Amino acid sequence: MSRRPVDPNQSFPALEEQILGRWRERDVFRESVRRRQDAKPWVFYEGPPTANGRPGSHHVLSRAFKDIFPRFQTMRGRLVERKGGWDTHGLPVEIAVEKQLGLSSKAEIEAYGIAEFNQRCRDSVFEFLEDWNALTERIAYWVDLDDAYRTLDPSYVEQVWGAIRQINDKGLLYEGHRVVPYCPRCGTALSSHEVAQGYQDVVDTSAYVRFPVVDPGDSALQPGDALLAWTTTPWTLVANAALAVHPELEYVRVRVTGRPRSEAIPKGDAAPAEPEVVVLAKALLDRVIPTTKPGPENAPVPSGVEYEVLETLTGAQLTGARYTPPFGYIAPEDWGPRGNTILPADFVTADDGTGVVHTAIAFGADDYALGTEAGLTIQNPVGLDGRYDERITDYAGQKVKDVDDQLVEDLRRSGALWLGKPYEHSYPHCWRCGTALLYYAKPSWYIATSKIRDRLVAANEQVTWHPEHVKEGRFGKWLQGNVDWALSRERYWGTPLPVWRCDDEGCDHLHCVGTFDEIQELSGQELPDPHRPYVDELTFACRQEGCSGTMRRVPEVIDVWFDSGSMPFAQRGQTLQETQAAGRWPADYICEAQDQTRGWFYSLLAIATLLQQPDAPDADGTVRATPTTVRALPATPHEGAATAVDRELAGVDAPAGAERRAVDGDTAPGDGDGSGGTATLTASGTALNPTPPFRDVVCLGLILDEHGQKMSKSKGNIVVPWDVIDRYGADAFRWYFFTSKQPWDGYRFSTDAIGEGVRLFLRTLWNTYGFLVMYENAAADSRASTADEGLGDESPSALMDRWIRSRLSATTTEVTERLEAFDVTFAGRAIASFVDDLSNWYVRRSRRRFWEGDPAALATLRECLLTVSQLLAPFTPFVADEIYDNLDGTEPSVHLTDWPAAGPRDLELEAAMETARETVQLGLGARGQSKLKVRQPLHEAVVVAADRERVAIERLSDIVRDELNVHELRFVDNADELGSYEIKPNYRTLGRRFGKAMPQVAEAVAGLDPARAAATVRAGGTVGITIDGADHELSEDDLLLRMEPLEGYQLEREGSHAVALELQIDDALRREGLAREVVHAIQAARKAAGLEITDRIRLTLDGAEELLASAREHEAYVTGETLAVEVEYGRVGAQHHSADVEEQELRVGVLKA
RNA sequence: GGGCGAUUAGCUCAGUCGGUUAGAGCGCUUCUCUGAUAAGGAAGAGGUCCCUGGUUCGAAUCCAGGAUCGCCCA
Repeated sequence: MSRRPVDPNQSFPALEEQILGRWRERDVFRESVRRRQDAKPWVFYEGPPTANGRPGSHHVLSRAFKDIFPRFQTMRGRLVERKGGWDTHGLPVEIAVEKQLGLSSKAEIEAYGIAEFNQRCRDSVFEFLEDWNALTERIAYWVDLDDAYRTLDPSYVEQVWGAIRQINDKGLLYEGHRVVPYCPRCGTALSSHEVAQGYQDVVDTSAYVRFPVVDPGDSALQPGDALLAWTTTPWTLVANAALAVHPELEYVRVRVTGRPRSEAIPKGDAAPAEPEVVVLAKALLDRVIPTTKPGPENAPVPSGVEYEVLETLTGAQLTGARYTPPFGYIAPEDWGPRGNTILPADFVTADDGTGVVHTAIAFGADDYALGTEAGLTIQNPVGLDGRYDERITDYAGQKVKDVDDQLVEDLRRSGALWLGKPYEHSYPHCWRCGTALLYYAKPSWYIATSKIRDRLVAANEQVTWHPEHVKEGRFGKWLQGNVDWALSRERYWGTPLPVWRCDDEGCDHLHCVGTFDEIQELSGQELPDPHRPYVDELTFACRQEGCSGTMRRVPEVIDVWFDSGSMPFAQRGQTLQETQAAGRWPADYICEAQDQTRGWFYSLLAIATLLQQPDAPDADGTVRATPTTVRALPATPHEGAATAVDRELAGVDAPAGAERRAVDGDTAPGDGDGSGGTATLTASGTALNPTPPFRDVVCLGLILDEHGQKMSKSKGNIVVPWDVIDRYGADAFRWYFFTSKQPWDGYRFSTDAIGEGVRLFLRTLWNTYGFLVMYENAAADSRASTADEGLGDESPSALMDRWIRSRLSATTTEVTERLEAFDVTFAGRAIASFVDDLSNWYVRRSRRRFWEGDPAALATLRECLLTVSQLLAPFTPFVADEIYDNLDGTEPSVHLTDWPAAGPRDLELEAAMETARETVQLGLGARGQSKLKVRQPLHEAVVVAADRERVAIERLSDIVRDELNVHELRFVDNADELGSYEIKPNYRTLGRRFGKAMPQVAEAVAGLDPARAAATVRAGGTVGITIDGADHELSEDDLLLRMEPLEGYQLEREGSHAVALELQIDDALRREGLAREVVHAIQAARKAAGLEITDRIRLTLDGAEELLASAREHEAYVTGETLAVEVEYGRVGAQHHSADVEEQELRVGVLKA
């Protein structure tokens, strides 16, 4: 048997390229799945990336983690299908294409043509597909890319439609009017996920504005009192509909003399100068009207203003008063009966502003909710283009954000302005185009997820998160605060919302289509492509009785997160139920970065939970749940109209009668937690907890650069994955991610950090493997002996073999358990620790046996490396496969083998070795202190150890003697001859027993005679102490013994365990030491002569007489060590090697024999 | 502003149930071993365990508040 020679300087990247070729040739990935065809599936879902950008290092991270567990489970015997996937729709794609085409508005896109535009989008989403595929293969992420799902495929889109239809048939789809973050440039609402990416610090003009009371109504206000309200969006003042106060907050009526100076509007005082009465929250008085000294940073500057508090009122005493709005563009009566009055609202706080909140119901979520609750009529003077309409006569056609300052100036002129000042804050902007977002009430399509909030929470309960805290923390909290899913986007490149609306205004019938067949049947037309604009062309006659309208598709497409959240079934072209029946749902494992918490992790969970809801009894595709039917119902502040809808929806699921009342009871307004309106479905008979779509999820952290900065293109601190791969290889890249730290903590990443891992682990492993191959090839005889030979033997070599096998078993068990628990870090570190033991203890201690071709040693090392190659296969698939292939090769790849089972362990031997190694460590420490080289043999080492320790060290005494280079090991039971004991109290046992009295115990222990106390407890006796007059007995466990060294001995100690060296060297020892020096010199000469390790030599020695004499005396040793077939003294040839041994000269001649 | 997480040696990270003198690797200094190894071993230098307060006989560890950093949200 001959193995491929191993190059110690093997380039890993080059090796990996070779192995990739082998995998392709042997079709290893496919074969690994094929072989498990009949096995129980272990389900993995690939969260689809978009391929319209180049993959980066963070993608290597997630792909490494997506790879490792499927590989492991495949070896464990499971069928792990790995279907790749691509996310292909969405606004980012559109924006990129818009830039390419130089388009900047929706009107321009439509002029360009939706068909052509979408074609461009379709082309662009696979622009970097080749890069992705190449990187994926190169880092050994085994995933089926040939059969990858794509969210734009008709079969995929159809299943997304099916899911929406199912959700509709459960009564959970509705069209709502709600305030959404809206980009006037892109012309669409943004999801919270998108908004989050666009916060920027900006300076806006903020204004404190007077709202003079004209009719106090039932309130305690006086006509002419001016409420002060604060806004950072003056452009919304033109649409002021009401003022909001908290009913329980304290407000004050204040008589003010003098005027604050306005920083933003420096054109003069904001007149009039007479004393006036203003009203605001008591708690904010000092910040809004500071009179004496400058207030906190954001407070207006005082300018001789003085005030007198006339009266303190609660918010409730203010409500009902009617006031004059600052602008007259919209008549108060247009808002309805409660327009331009003071309304109570729980969301008002005294944290900032004035405690009186200007409410523009079309431009804020709280505002809208309040408006709905108060029955105000919506008036929205701002168009979808972000410009005022003709109602705002002076500013019609202007962009709202542009006229903030002019509006404030108008207020100053009219006397309504109390104070204007610049205000710096973080405000959301469109994450792609940078336009400031408007919060804007508009119709939009929603899924009533807040209604199933408790079911989402229950599903999450069954998920195991890694790290654990995400479950109750970030993700759990997010579910608790669930709001309805804003599903629609008024865009082009996405899955079209499959809802058709009757164009007869009086009818307004809505139908949700669930399949392509259905729409083709209804319309009698072919659907060539489910995307816009083709799908928009399919229309059909309204089915409503007496209606002659035409059903046309609504213009919206859907949120891309709904696409990706549908992947468990849509990727298979099946419904969720079919997928479940096929055993491919739920997933055993998914993995993405933490930023997916509210992205993919949520969309998967939400869709799965939604689809497990029961159908409404009369489900026929009609969209019934529209907010138009429920407008007058009250709502809680934070969820606005959606909550009102929920109440209506609750009736759909609840069968009838009593249970329905129960649901209504649950949703009574004002139940205080801000989530009222969430009806639990357990009330409607679906008591079983929903199944979550994934069982285990690993949540990866972010990759930071070496300075802890987030990597970004703009900072230029991106680590390009190919650089790492070309330099260190994919195994090293993966190994770094797996073992350097817990993956969710994030990485401080640099190319150098990876190099360290290579040197410490991969190189060590590689050298150990190379070592084995070298000696296997060198051993002349074929090895018939089995690895089991000598087991049970107490010889040092048998003990070493048994020890490393036991360690191997321990490692196998540990790695298996950790990987089953999704803990890569400690699994990897266990392997690293084993490889370290293997290389730096087993191999080092067994070198001579390898040299001699000991079959047991070769077999043991081979077995260890083979098992390591299997354990390592999921981590570093290349090097693992190379080792396996060369050492065994029975299967075409290590990745086709079954996961190794752990062998027996010998715990006693493992512990004994531990002790022996500690003893060696102590002895070497003593050596170091003594300044005597280890090459110089010594007579004796004295080891202080008793009982088990002594037995352990004795058992392995050959090893200890050899490591310390001493002739004898002498044991002493106690330290009397070497040092004295020190005793200390064991806080762990005594602390529990004595508690508060512990300091006295410590004192009492310190007062004991250490030698006698130690002797007593070691003999199994007890020692008495007296605390507060009470006697207590201390046993061996209660005292910790420590060695104190005695003068004159070279001693190292650790706990109760010590090693002393006898330092006297007689002539015989000295000559023995010199003989070793001579051997050392000869070996150096051999190496210098470039001889192979197996070459025999003719040896000649000359030089100092003492050295030659020492060599003569130990000639058998010298020639044996150096493979000399003959040796001659006193003469060397011209070709010789000179060495200096303790300042004496030695000349060495070596000739190949 | 809120939520979540982090903070331990120059750097990267461990640290179990609260327990004696807080560890490892890298890097640095000195020594040492070696016919697999750019490796190994020993010693040394290097610590306000982010800060403050609390609980406790005892806190890196538990609690509260704060600081800084990161992420998510507003």
